[in-house]
Amino acid sequence: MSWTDERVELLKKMWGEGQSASQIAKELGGVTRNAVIGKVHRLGLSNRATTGTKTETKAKAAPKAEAKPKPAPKPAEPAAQAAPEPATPKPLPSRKQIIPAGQPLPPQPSANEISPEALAKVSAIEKKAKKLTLMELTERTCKWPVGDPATDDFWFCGLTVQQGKPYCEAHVGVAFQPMSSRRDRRR
DNA sequence: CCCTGATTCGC
DNA sequence: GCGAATCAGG
Repeated sequence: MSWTDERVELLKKMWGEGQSASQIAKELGGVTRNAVIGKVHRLGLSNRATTGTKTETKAKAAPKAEAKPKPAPKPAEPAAQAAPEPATPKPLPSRKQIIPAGQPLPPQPSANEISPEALAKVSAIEKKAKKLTLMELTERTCKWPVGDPATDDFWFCGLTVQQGKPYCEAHVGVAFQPMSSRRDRRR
């Protein structure tokens, strides 16, 4: 695969949207995340936020060759006309603690009309849950919340998810009900 | 362990 | 220009 115009555009778009290199690579197909990152750099759109509070973390990297002439001072950034973009809106998903502390959790299946078996399954696996924190969740970790967010008795399942799903097999079972008894719009 | 981006360097 | 290998960090 080569970097066609379209592919580059998609890359730019996704990168701009804050997608990770691996996600972009998956979307494009035929390339690895390394390829994507490499391209991103070559395109010159590496840093998405120069509001560097921490931009010095990477300053050293030459374990192999040290005889680096490094004749590229590059004092002034000629990025005058190459930046029509006002700025890179970086809306950080700051989720403080906007938790009602009540019990209005999302679809927290109130153990009701869900498949009894599925529930049993959940109870069973919850014992083996990795109990991850919000930040530790990835595309491959079950994002099923357990416990009360208002207390520290709250965690996410964290088991390996089922391909493509946000939850592990057990939780997928109770999360994605076919669509049956879900008509309680009584209020 | 999983993941992230950054950098280097042979091709 | 490309991207695997590697690095550094979460």
